[in-house]
Amino acid sequence: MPELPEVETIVRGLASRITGDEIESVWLGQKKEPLKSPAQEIAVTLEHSRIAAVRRMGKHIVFDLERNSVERRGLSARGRIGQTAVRKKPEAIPQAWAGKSAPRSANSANAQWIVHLGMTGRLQICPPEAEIEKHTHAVLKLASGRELRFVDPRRFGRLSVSAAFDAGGIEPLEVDPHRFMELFRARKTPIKSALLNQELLRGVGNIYADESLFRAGIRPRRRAATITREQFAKLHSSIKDVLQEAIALGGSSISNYVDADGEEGFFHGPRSREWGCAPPG
DNA sequence: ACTATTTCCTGGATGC
DNA sequence: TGCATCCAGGAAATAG
Repeated sequence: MPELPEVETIVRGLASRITGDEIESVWLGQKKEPLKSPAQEIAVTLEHSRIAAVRRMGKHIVFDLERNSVERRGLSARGRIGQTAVRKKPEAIPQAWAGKSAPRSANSANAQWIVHLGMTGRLQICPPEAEIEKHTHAVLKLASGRELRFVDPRRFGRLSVSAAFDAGGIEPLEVDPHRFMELFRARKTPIKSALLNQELLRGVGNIYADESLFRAGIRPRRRAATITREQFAKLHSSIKDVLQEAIALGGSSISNYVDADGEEGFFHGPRSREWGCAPPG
């Protein structure tokens, strides 16, 4: 459900709040589905890194990390990652997984933390005393004293680390009309399926595919290869319009959001209601 | 190289 | 009210 505009909105909020902050320690839950890289690798890569930037690539959130100048100095504390009960407040996880077996990516200068929210994933920035929500899979303690948490009941979201992440596909807001058409003109699959294919265009999901096809007057099941040049042009601009309008809405509905507990809660964009989140006051 | 189908998940909705 | 079943839906895995 978070598609390009929602992710863009979330990324902007994150960037303004945590850019420059440092990750002091990491706690990861024991559920394995959300972890696309080994837990140890994620933890080692994130710990003691500075968040240099937060960007969006398609539906992925990319945290550009800078390794702290103080390189790991052979910590040894036994890792508790994956052993702490999710319901309990994950305190004191510092120094987990240190040391020798640190994978290469952990030492590389330009590591990235990649987050995909799936359908129900959320990133929250909250004070440490805020209650840990059910289905919390990761908690990053930041030098500023706040925590960045990843919550995802359905576990379709994914966390990973990378040295040079490639999201595949082309950004819908950057592609020119000609290239756009070339992406689809030879496809036999229904145009909607093609739009959902992240290897082609990245960031468009079910809702915005439907909406832009509707605006362009193209039936979703129409074979992509049968669509005319003119219709492709129309579809291209519909997609851009729809995404940009949604980003504008998402931005305005989320920017000053503070939830009832006074914590900086991070929720989704324009459709927060559908996802059971309180609408912004 | 493509395309179509299945699978993963939980909570909310629906049905009896 | 309670319990079973269905459904959502992105993308990886599997099959054709």
